[in-house]
Amino acid sequence: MSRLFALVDCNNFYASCERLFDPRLIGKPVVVLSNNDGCIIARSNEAKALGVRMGDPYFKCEKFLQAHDVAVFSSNYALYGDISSRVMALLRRLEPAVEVYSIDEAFLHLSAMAGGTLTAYGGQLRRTVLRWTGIPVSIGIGPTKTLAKVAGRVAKKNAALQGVFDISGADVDEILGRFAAADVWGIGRRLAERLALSGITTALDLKNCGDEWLRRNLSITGLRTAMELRGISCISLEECPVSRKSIASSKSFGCQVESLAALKEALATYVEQAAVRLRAQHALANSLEISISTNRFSKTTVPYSGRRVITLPEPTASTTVLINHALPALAGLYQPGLRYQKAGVVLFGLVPESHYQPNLFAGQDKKSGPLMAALDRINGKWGRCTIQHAAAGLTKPWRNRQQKKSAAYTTSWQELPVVKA
DNA sequence: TCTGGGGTCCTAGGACCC
DNA sequence: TCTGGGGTCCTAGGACCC
Repeated sequence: MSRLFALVDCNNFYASCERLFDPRLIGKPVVVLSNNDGCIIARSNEAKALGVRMGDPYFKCEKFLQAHDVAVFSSNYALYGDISSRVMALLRRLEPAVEVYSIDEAFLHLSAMAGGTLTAYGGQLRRTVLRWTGIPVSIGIGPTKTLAKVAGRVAKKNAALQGVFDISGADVDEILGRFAAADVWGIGRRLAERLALSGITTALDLKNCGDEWLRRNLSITGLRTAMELRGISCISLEECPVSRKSIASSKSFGCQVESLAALKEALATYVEQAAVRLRAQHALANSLEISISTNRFSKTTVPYSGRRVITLPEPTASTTVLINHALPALAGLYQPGLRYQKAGVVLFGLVPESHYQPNLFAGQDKKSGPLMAALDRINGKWGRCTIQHAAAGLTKPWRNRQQKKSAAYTTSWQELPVVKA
């Protein structure tokens, strides 16, 4: 009995989450915007049917959306993250081997059953997730992760399949022959262009490419993708979440920023946010990279982006230490007279707290551990900005826009939905 | 006026070492 | 004329994912 992969993919996840707490939106077009209300990053089926495209800048289609009575939301990650963990917890209850692949996708192992019953099982899984969490999902089943992804897409595109498709019980070549190479998992825009130049346009073409050619032109990852299309599993199920190798925090500003002082406040704020996640992972950072940039789309201003890597004298998880290294370096990147649009920080060279080897020559920082722990506890209990470093500023006029955000229905006592008042 | 954010992996090339 | 060879580590850049 061979093992199969199933991909469980939440349909239009963010839009579905918004609908959960506002049933008036059922049957209506819904879109969700990226941070800073910049681009469209999720669309309900009705919005897709109107021709609203993924990634379109909001300001360019705002009028169109209004004219078609589309419900528009800022992204509400507290809500989506919480609904995601409910879906994933349910899957773990139903199946022993689950890999949470992203906020809205999970891979499972299924054992092959005699013809047909696997599809029936998928249907049952789908109905259970819908009934327990309110989230509609599609399920693709195949002998490799890449084929399960193909199957999932087929399931989503063909209403007749009712959300489940098992490619292992189908004519694989016939399906791959009608599946664009550009839509294969692992083939992005650049590789798709490169493939097209060689006449490779379908997943079947890709599957049938010579190994040597694939290795040379698409690197080892491209060869692996082709092998997976042939039904040879190269990418296994990762059940244990691996700890992060880097932690980033970067955001566009809600308005143009010109002064070094404002940039410093923003950067200090992002360092704080990254450091909280660093400590949650019980890790220390050896290095950080800071960056600032102007609006890359602007035709009227000079494009500028600067980044600088800072190696710390010893690994740390202290917000104070990180800010103290980040801010002086920022002055070196800052060029007066420009209108900045974005700043960010990446913490990397992460090591587990428990593996820390103190540097003989660096001053040991004994107080910051308990101080940061207290800070995280207080902010965890009373809200993210209850206590913060003064360097992060108070008014934060550069903070990004989120004008259409729904309530944190499931994660904040103040924002619980009222059923009957 | 207004165009997201947070990750991973692979490769090529240079530095360095013996 | 003619200037080793092989290994490792690091980094920047490019590609991908959701």
